[in-house]
Amino acid sequence: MAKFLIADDHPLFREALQGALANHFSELTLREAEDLDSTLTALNKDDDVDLLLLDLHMPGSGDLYGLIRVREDYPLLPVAIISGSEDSSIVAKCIGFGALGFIPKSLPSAEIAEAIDTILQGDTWVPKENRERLDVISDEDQQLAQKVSELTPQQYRVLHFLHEGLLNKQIAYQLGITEATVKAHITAIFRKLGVYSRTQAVLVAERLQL
Amino acid sequence: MAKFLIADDHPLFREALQGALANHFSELTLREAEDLDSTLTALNKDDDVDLLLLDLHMPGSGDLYGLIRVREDYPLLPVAIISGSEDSSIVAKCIGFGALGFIPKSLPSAEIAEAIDTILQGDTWVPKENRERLDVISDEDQQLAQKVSELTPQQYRVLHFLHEGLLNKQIAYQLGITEATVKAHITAIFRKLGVYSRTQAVLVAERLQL
DNA sequence: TATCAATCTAGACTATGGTCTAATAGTGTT
DNA sequence: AACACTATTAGACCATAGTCTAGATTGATA
Repeated sequence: MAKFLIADDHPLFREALQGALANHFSELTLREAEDLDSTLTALNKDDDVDLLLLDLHMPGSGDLYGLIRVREDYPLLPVAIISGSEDSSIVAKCIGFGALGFIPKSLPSAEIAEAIDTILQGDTWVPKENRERLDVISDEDQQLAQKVSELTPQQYRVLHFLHEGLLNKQIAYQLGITEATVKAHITAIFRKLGVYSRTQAVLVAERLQL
Repeated sequence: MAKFLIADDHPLFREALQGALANHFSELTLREAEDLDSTLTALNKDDDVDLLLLDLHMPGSGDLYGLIRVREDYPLLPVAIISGSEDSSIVAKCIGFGALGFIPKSLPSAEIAEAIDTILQGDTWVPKENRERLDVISDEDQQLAQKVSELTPQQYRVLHFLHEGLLNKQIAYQLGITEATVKAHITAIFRKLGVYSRTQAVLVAERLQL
């Protein structure tokens, strides 16, 4: 009796995935989440989820932040990344940051089931094309990811806009908060990342391809 | 009767290369330069140089800046990059920015001569290991490189320190100029790169791996 | 419910960043 | 030699970034 959590902002895709899984797994319980917040809430309520199927790109969270955050809070939970793209450097980053699998959305449902079987057994699974170039993540990147995982969601959003090159004023407008608050968040980000200027914070974000 | 220009900050290496070339090319004229400035000066005086052997890393110029700068001023001159490293992304960047060849310093002299023969015929030459992964440079990167080529050497140095995350005050100290001057350079850099903040300038530099 | 801890919020203040103007020095041109 | 052109320099001035302090809100816990 397996219990999965599907986290994807697209309802239609959640349905499709649900259908594909139902054909291959009998006795299956499914939970759903549509953004990072509801994913974390769901994981908090259900402590016996066997697998998280996590969309890389969800509203309100940068691409890798969701994974980093979940791994920080639930290090033992198997995570399979679901993604539209299959860029090999992204695949490597996901595995490096602790995902057990990387499943492109384009995969036929039979192969998806096969991949999930592999992951449930505790092995990693990535598309054939990416199997040869799983570059190792450096210790430094691991440490940076650890630091990024300590950011609150709002702080992460601010970092994201910093990385876009926006001014504090523009970030404030985007998030609907005052410039003073943005500055406070930025100071907190500096502390957590161990840097002392906006430029260096951006370089950290750039390095992790956040 | 060929005429080469060797640009490398290490006198011993210039000698060694000179020796290796003398054995394989009869009727050879050699010029030497030890930094980017003297390279440009030498090219300006001698307008009939057949090949520039350019060390990637020379004092007072970032790694790719020398190549970008020379290509801007002398687009028809064949350039062979000489380098200690042979990281494939660097090799690809050099070829993408118009170098005809990439010659690791570790290469035996017979192969160096062979590589130079290839380049003099107008073909590209890179080490065997790098031949398969010559990623294409995007149009955007080309345009950025074009913009970077418009920076003066001093402006480039300032950009380099910006990219390290230094404060204006620290950059001023490093370069032995006042903070006011650093700011003036930074404003000029923004204009040339088409950006409007230090963060965005850093992202451009990051993107070109300068 | 009371309480503690963490996050989010923001105002006041200081430091740093960035623009404008302009003088100086070097380079190539006529 | 006089000329225009550009890089480099820097001071005065204003805008943006960043720190410190502190109140408000939320969530977990006893």
